[in-house]
Amino acid sequence: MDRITRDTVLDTAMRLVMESGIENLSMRKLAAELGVAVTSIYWHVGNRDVLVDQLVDRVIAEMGAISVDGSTPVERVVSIARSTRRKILERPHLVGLVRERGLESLMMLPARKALVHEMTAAGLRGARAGEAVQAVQYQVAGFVMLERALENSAAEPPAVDEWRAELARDDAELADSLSNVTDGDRLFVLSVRALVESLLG
Amino acid sequence: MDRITRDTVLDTAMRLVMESGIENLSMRKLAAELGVAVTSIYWHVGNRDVLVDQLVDRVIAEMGAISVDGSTPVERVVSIARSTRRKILERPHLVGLVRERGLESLMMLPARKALVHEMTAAGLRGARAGEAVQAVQYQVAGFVMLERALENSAAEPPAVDEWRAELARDDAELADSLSNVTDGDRLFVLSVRALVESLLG
DNA sequence: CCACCGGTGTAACAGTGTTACAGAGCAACC
DNA sequence: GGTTGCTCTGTAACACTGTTACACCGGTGG
Repeated sequence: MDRITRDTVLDTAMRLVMESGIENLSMRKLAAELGVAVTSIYWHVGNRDVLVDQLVDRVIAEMGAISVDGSTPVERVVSIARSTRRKILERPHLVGLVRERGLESLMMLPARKALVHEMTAAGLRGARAGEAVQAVQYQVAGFVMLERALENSAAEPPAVDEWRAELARDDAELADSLSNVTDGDRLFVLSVRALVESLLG
Repeated sequence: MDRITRDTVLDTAMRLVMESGIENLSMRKLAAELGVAVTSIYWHVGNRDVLVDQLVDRVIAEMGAISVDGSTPVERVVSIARSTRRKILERPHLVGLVRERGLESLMMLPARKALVHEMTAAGLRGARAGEAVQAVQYQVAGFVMLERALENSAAEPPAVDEWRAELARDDAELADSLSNVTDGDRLFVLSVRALVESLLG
């Protein structure tokens, strides 16, 4: 009957998630790993939902402050976006975690404060600034989510394959680049810069 | 012992999903609704995964062709994006469906062909064109997913609330617009147009 | 000593996807 | 007609899941 604490529960849960993904985390497995009965977990944590919430909070907090580089407002915002993307990609389990809990969490990343700061520094005020912040966060979060989802995407249905074969006769390089992104970072920076330039212009 | 077919199974499953969401669709409920045993469903459909796959295919096929308006390439691509967004928002269950199955499906929407057409018509070739198509689809899909997720987002943690209160002293309108997007369509079109102008420029 | 309380364990409930197996009904062939 | 074979359905189970009612144990305060 080793005593456990809320922290040891979260630690072990985090370890299990990092080892085999959120989809393989169950209360019973967690209890077994802790050498304890399920009820203890419920006593300390309360719920599976709050457990996952706590894990998300941990990962986001652990991401720490994002770096802001560049002299012009556009470059500074782009660097925020880039740093955010890098930090998310460094934590593969975060995407699974967030996808189970809801994508809302991605919007309260540390990046949000930095973005607000930069937008107001660039002269944007009120709803205009708020929308700009959201637009950038939408783009970053959406891009990274899809990027990781498509990374390990399964085989495509015959109809799509057929279409691509037909397309390949006209432009083989195009057809090929549609199946896998060659340089995600370049595309990402390109997209974000385009958006930000328009928002701040 | 009423005989069922693969189509009646999919029809009923679709109805159940539209009524109470994908998260409330179970093989047993579906069987009960059909007045049949679970094994029959497995015989006709095979699996829960392929069932959901079929549902996604149905919804996407049902979306039909997307409309392309505008005279300039930029306006035509923007109209594709806008039409895609509208069609997705018109089908609330699609987001849940796609979120359970994986976001990959969103990338083979009818829009893909139309985008390829427009990009090549605008003079883009090879990897450049492929990346442009993907960039637009990333932005559209990411935007809509997050838009719907944030729509019914729960209360935020105290820390975030506190920060917003502090922010509200400087710029109340900004703080307010950060919690809910006032005009999603305007922000969407703004973002997409910015991206497309840069991609085609 | 005894009562309380934080923490744990047992065992169950209700639900999930999935399948081994036994049949029913029907068509085709000998 | 009898028999075989195929399609489809039903029973019952396996191995899970999250969650909880309830009993219990160990220590601390009165």
